[in-house]
Amino acid sequence: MRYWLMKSEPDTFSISDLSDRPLQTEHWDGVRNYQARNMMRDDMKLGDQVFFYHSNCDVPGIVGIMEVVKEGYADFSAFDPDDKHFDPKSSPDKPTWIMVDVRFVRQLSRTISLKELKQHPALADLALVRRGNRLSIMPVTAEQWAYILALE
DNA sequence: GCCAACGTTGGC
DNA sequence: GCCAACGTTGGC
Repeated sequence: MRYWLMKSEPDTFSISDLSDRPLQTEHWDGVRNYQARNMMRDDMKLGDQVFFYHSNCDVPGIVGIMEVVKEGYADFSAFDPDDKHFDPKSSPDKPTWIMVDVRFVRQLSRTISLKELKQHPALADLALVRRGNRLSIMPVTAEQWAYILALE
């Protein structure tokens, strides 16, 4: 089993939005970055555990845990001309963009902020704290996962 | 295939 | 709202 971190702006889609969904499940649509796409397409498997990260907000940080419940499939938001993430180059026959479904597991008892994560030498290799990293989906090692959860 | 211009992300 | 750091686009 692998571990991941996925970012979302809470104004757009927050951890509470996820837990309010039917079956507490949602498809992670709208990712339009090839590196992130490739991870969802090739590497994310059923049962993988994922940190939910709130970005672009008062206190950016990890707020909860979710689980992959459906592996990569066509991101249909790319087919809808009215969708913000419409991409005319993507078609149902040959989808350019891929998404997975995730299910709410639990909220953390507190937000583990980006600021705090940056202070731990053990997490220096975490993609999130590397300078200039803008990937919205990134791998987390088992060691990093356990270390971060122990901070809770 | 280079690279400047442009758009986006996201912390601060 | 600013702006650094990227990724993408498109002219050449």
